[in-house]
Amino acid sequence: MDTRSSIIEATAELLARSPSGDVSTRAVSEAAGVQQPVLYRLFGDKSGLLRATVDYVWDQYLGSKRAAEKSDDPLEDLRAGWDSHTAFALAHPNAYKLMFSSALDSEPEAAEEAMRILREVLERLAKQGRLRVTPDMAARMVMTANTGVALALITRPRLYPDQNLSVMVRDAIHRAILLAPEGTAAHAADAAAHDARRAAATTLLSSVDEFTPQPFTPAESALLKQWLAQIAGSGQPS
Amino acid sequence: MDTRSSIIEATAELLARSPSGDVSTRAVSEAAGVQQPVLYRLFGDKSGLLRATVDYVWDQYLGSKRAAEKSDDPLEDLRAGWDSHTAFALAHPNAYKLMFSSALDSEPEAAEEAMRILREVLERLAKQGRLRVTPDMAARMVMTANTGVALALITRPRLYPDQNLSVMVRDAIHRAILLAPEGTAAHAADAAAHDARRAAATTLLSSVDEFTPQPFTPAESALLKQWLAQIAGSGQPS
DNA sequence: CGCTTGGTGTTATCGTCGATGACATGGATA
DNA sequence: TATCCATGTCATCGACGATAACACCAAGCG
Repeated sequence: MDTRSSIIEATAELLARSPSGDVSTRAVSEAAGVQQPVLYRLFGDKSGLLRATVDYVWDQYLGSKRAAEKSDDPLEDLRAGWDSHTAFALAHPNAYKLMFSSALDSEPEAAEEAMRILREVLERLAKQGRLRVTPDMAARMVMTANTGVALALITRPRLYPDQNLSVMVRDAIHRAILLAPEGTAAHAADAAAHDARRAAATTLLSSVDEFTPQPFTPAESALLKQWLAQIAGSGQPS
Repeated sequence: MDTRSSIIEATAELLARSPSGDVSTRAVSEAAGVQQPVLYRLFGDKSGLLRATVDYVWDQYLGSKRAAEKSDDPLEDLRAGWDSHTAFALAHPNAYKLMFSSALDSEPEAAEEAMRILREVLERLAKQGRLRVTPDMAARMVMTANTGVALALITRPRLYPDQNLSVMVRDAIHRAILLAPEGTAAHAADAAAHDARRAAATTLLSSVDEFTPQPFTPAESALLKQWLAQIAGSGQPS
């Protein structure tokens, strides 16, 4: 086993198990069975070690995901890319934080690769004339929103318990950068109906308590609100 | 001058000038003219000191912005809130990173207050029947996207040079959570809300049976429909 | 073969950091 | 006046990132 590789693997292991999201060079060198100066000769400094580790973890995850090849519809790839990004963040929160929250002094290659993959999908969409903004602008909008959602899910899971959040923000951004698909009228009608239901439930939910005179008992109100919330919160495909 | 206040001000000063975004307790105690243990007695630990400092900086910024009072259009307030959030991040990047990137073990009050202000505006919109999702969901969507944009602008300014990015993402999210404005904005809010309420009840009433999968038992459906009919048929203004 | 050279790893140590125990001081209170 | 608590200081600890100095060893070359 390559010394460099075993150090990186030890770092990845410790990082994944670290509650604080940090790792000491001493712990790494001990786990890898070497002395500290080895790390500094191979990686320059701690930041370099972490950067190499993040790239390693990212490559591993991406490799296991690359089985899902490019579909013929770039929109599908765009959605899959977003979901994959979010899933990686949840699967490797500490590595993800290092990747985007940037305690590192220089950007990991993984962050640039994520951006590259995203831009490539967007350029395919642009070639089909389905983008309403430049691929660059679209890439920035998608990437910033995606990292925002992912970091929130990671660092404040209690505040963001909703499983649909990522998909909702995803579709919000996608609708903003994409031209509306011309066909699929039936599908659009379905979505519109579903949307109207949720909007109606939301509207009612916010005003049930203010009916005057109040036609419901408190218990009735509570039950009604619970049902309305269920309708308002029901997930919706694009 | 209060010792606690002068320590916080010294910390804020050092934090603003710190290239790394970090501050040592030694530097703080020296700048404030006290010894280290004072910090630990007043703030518990370094995290507590930073949290107090973030709250202080945020309050200062918010105070200078509170001159812009609530307008009569909550949508204007929603946009202003987003822009204000982004502007704060750019004006106080280190404080902002502490606020949302969370090296802190517990959340600063400032982060919760930002969320509170946002939710309040969204609830005003919901009462006017202009939200297509629950205020909670809307708040999460707006907050995550906004922090994502702000963190990207702060930590990767070279990758995100576009000045329009924040506004583009802002409007993308707002379009996704808001109903398209139907008529003129001159409609009286109360009447519109009342109309919207009855219309919402009618809309829901006609589709309760068509939910797939059906989330309610037949008995629940029956009761829900009875209540909705009551709301839909109510003629009294609120 | 014997000598050099460069890659690899070790030992010992530095300066900084967050944190804390033990002690001093000074004013309010009983 | 005696007591007590709030406030602050001095001295120090253990963990950390980082580095200088040295040890080993196989490859290349006269």
